[in-house]
Amino acid sequence: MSHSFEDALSEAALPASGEPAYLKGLNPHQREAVLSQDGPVLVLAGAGTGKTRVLTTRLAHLLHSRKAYPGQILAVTFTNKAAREMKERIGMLIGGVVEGMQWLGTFHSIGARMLRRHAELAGLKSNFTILDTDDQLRLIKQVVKAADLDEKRHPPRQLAALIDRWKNRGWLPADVPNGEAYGYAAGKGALLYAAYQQRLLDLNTADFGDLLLAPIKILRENPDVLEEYRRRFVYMLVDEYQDTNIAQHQWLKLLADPRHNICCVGDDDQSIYGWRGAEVDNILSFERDYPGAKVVRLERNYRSTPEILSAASGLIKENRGRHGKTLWTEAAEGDRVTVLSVWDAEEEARQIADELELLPKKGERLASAAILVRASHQMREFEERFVAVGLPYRVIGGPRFYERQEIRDALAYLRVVHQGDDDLAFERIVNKPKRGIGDKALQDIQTAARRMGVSLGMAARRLADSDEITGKARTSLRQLMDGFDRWRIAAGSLPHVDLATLVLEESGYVEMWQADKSVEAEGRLENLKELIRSMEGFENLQGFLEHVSLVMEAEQNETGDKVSIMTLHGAKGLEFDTVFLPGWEEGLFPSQRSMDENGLAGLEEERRLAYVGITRGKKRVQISHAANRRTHGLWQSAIPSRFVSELPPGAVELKEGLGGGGFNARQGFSENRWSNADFSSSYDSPGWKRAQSNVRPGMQRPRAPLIEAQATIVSSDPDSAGFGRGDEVLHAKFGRGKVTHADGNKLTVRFQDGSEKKVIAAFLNRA
DNA sequence: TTTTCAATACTTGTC
DNA sequence: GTATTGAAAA
Repeated sequence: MSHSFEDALSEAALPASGEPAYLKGLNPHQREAVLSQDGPVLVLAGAGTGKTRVLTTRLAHLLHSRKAYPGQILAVTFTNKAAREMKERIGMLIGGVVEGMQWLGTFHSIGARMLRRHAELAGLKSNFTILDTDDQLRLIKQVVKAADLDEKRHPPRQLAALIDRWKNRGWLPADVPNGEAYGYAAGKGALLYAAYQQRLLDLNTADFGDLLLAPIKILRENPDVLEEYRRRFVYMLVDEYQDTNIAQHQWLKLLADPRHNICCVGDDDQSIYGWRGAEVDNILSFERDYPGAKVVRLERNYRSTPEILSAASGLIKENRGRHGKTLWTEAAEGDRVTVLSVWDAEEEARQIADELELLPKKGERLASAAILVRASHQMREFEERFVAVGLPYRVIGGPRFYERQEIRDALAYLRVVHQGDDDLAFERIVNKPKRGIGDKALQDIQTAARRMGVSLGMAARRLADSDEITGKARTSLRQLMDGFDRWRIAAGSLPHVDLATLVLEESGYVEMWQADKSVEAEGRLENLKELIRSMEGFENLQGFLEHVSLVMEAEQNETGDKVSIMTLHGAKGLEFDTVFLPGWEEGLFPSQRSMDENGLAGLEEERRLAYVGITRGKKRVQISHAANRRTHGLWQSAIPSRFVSELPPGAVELKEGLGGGGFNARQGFSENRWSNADFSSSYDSPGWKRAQSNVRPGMQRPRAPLIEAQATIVSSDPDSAGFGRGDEVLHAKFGRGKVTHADGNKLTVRFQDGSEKKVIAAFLNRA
């Protein structure tokens, strides 16, 4: 193996005792997880128990004890961030050997690597391009259209979701059971899936699902290839095992058999990606997959106060079907978790902003605090408030660099240059900038392509020189195709950075944005420059394109002392001194949709999400819920989330908003009632009825709410909904107003401040 | 072909 | 309330 590996090993600290320094300071369980090298190991790592440390130390130890060369270890993560972090930390432990770890990466990057090596076994060329979700959807749209299906009745989105699900389950078109296929267009689902797969091959492309599915197929059908990889991967390591889907599980199992030197690390209580195909069952049935597996539980928490842990544990206890862990800590007691009741989201944002402003005065950094929301639309309220009071903040998980229009366009040009069969990329840019090749011309090209059985680019090339296309379209098409010819020739001699510059300038794409007078145009040009700059780190165009489709990341400027605003999903794996958890209301959190679509399983996943949220906090956690919230433009009254009442009373402290709080803060939401309170849901709200009709057996029906107060606050009597145009009304928040439009119980009211708002009748009283 | 307007939907989001 | 998307008008 490489010199650097041997060198690094000899440089690694090796005290006289014979025990490497990196083992110092591990607790007994962590140590066990690191030292048990051979055979299957499942590490159940609760939140904040030093999971990453165990993972990296285990890897370091394998290398250091010379059980395997870096190239013989397969280490998979879900995100690039996790992979990067692992690389860095191993590097810190034993030096520069990470370079030799070619098989440390995300499921997708490793899958892509395998697929490129054996592309021909899957009917692809090794320069295949990887489609992102956007391209995927456009392709599926075409397939649906080609099958003469009504897009209205059978939304391509739905098919895309189905195909995604099937791929997650490791099903090729032939494997889709009849029952499943009926989920779309009366049984055509599987057929369309097959057609879609064929199109992918025609275009020499693979979607994200294929990056795993195709390797599975290759391994299954080619025993020699399978044998090669089995021999190669002496040890396997999997991070976030609770997030793996069935396909990933199959892939791992194929590679791990029969040696079973596999170590999976995860936390069933933090499984929050069921909607994306993750199977908690994978982690729950590890011992069945790998008989004789050693299970190590990491339960000592190094992150949070006992109060926070108690709140989180009490909550997650409500879930069934878990391995079961009890987190404990030796940390000193701290503040109790607070539950704040406010009137509406505006007050919620105001309160939180007020508390955040105190942090710097207490000598704490804003960056040590975070607001974790369930849905991204909740972020706006906070942003508005923070802008108003001048509180620095950072939104994490916003639109990504690569998702920006100009970046995708630029990449499409490069993709066509690199791989002329990429029809999706071609379609994207034929008329960008506008060169008079509209729908009509494009259709002609498509027909010709189908007739000749070639790609769009090829067909366009021929069409431009024929008489089948006329006028402006012909001239511009010829110009464009000449351009591509030139660029492809240039690609042979020119460095890819220069090539990209050339393409973007000669195609008129840069010019298009220069001519654009809108505010964003300048930023877009800036982004294009950034894109070109980022190409410099790559050897060639292919390498860059792969990076872009797999690793594309928004470069966040992490500098500055700013509060983070992000979703609960985005917060997984992070920690903050102070955590705010707003919007704990039935319907929002737990999300109505999650419960509607997945019943009890959905609810439990939401609960795990709550668990993840609470366990992000090191010192302080504040949960809040508003009595009123605007959803889809309408004001709705809201009931505190059932999760609030599931928190153990001893770990929680109630707080009322300054604005008088919500109805529940005023009426009966007090300590003594707390112990057996159950605000499970409002049994007469439309949302609840909707939930009931979809509930699976086994989902507990909530006891009737103790609070009947909403009757007095929200709406007085059913007849009062009969407001009409011109009626004088009173609204608790907006004051006096006049009804300008009535549509059932939805009213438009002009209030005294001159604003006009849509309000539901239940919020109004007669003036 | 391009622009504009109305209809529509609308958790979470890695790769 | 708002962003996106598709169909009609310029």
